[in-house]
Parts: sequence; structure tokens; C-alpha cells
Amino acid sequence: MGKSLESSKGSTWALFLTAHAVLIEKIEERFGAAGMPPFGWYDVLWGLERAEGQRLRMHELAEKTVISRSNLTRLVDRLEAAGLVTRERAPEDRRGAFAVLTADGKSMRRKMWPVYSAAIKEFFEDHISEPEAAEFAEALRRILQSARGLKTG
Amino acid sequence: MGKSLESSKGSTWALFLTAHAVLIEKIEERFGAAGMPPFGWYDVLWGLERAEGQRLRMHELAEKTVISRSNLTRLVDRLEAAGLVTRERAPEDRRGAFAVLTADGKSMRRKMWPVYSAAIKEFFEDHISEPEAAEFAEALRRILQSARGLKTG
DNA sequence: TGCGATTGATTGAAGCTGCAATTACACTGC
DNA sequence: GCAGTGTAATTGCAGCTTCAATCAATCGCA
Repeated sequence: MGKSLESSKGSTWALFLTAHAVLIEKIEERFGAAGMPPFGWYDVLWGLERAEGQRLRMHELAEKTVISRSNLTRLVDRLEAAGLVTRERAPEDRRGAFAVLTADGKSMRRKMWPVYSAAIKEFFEDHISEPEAAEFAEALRRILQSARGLKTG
Repeated sequence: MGKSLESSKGSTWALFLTAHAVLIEKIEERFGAAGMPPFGWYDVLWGLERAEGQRLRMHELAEKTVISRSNLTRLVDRLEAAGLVTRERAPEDRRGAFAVLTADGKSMRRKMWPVYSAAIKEFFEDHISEPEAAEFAEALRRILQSARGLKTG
């Protein structure tokens, strides 16, 4: 990263970045090869599916998926055009909008999951032991907690 | 990620993705606040600075930085326009081009490093112990090695 | 009650990215 | 020595992302 290599931490960060880039590339490749939408769609669909009533306010969904608001607006436009999501005006705050998962959205998420999970397993989970994964998760949780306020993803 | 939570590995992957997104966001924020170019510029400048003769063929640079070729072409256009990099035709293969770091490019990289390293330290390194980092790095190396052929970043 | 500040979401415009096609050159076998 | 195939880099284009500005509604408070 910089000039000094005081510790292994610097190279850990570099590896973290590179690994992320390469893995995302691989996963997108798999989705593409299966004729499926890109990774970001999965993320949004899954975020909604986990939520109470399969719906979230735009800003909640944006935070959960770590996508900027304006970007999410248009991503939801695309999902809506594909029939995977609908929008509903919030009754309690009429500025607000909910993104709501449709049946088609749910079924798309289900179709994507095997492709996705196979890639995660093959490229990530198969190369890390169970205790390593747990320790790793703990560290990432601390990192996240410090960078924002909680929210484990 | 999916429905089942067989192990902690699934949530590790989710945390990995979220942490990456949040940290990149934070780092870009710092660069922006300091009136500096985005993170991708640093990556390219540093890649060149480490290289023999501060120069790399476009495809080598693309692989090192995990940026697609066509994307790199235009990123180098921008860097060139900013005077941080120049292009040189390769004498031994006249299809090829080198991206070469300029003195201004080197000095820009140097100016960016304190901002960058402070952010890495604050958001990443301060939350992970030395042995954890080493173990983490080892796992990431294995992951990378499986996804491509070697290349540690 | 009513004005100013704030928040939720969207949009216009500009910049960035990726895919597929293109250009230019190099290698291989004949 | 040249036709066919492969590789390096770039480009056209369409789609995606971001920033700043906007619009609408709510909140704070005198």
C-alpha cells in the first residue's frame, strides 16, 4: 500500500481489496452466464425478502444494501420495470415510499440463490476454516461497528 | 445470505461485502474532503510506482489493479490529462502501450498516502489484532490463489 | 398558526463502466 | 511471404452511478 511495511496489516488491507474485486467479478460472471440479473439485484431482493412484510422504506433499503439513495431510486425503477418490486406510498409520512417485493421478485431471488451460493462456496467458503470464518466475522463486525453504528448486514 | 444459516460462513461473506462497501465509502469521503482524486487513481499510481521503471503495459496494470482493460484505457486517459501519467508506445511490440508515472504523478501519490493510510488505520487496522491480520491475510491469499492464479496484490 | 429548517425521495446532467466491435500488429504453419 | 488466428489496446454505445438541485411533506418553535 504505502512505502512502509511495519506489519502484516498493510498487506491484509491490500488483499482484502483485491480479493473483493476478484470475487465480485467471478460472481457477476456466474450470474451473467446463467442469464441472470447482476449481483445488486439479488442484494435488494434479499434485503426486501428478509424485511417485515417484504417491504422497506427507500432509505432503509439503501442503508441495508449500502447503495446510495439516488442510485437506489433508479435500481428500484429497473426492478419495478421488471415486475420484481412495486412501490407504495407511505401512509404515515406522505413523502416516503416503500419498495415492496412481488411474487415474481421472490421467485427470482430463489432462482438466483443456487448460482450465488455455489459461487460463494467455491470461491470463498471452501478456502476458509470454520473457526477462521468465525474470527474473521468477529473482526469485520468490529470494523463495521466503528465505521457506522452497528448494522451487521 | 440465503435462507439456511448452516454455519458462520454465510454471515462472514455478508459481513465481508458490507464492510468493503462501507470502508470504500469512508475512504472516498476522506479523499473527497481533502480535495483529492478518487481511490482508483491512487491504486493506479501506486501500481506504477512499485513497478520496474515506474511503467507497466496496460494489460499488466489492468490485472494488478483489477480494473477491466477498457475501463483502464479511460482511467489512464484521465490521469494523462491530469499530467500524472504518460503513455509510451512499446518498442518491442508496436501494438502495446506503457503507462508511465510522471513526477507529478509520483508527488500526487505521495500527497494522497497520508490521507489514505490514516483512513485504513482508523477504519480497518485499529480493529484487528496482529495475529488476526496475519491469519486473515493467509486466508485471503488462499482465496485469491484459487480464484485466479497467484497474484497477491 | 405560520415560517424556516429538515428530511424523504426523485431527477437532470455529467461522468464512469462494461460489452462488443474495431484497429493494429504479431505469430504460426505452410 | 502470406493467409489465418490470436493478442494489445482503444472506441462506440448503452447502461449505470453520482452530485447537486429540486419537490414535497414534516418538524420545531416562537
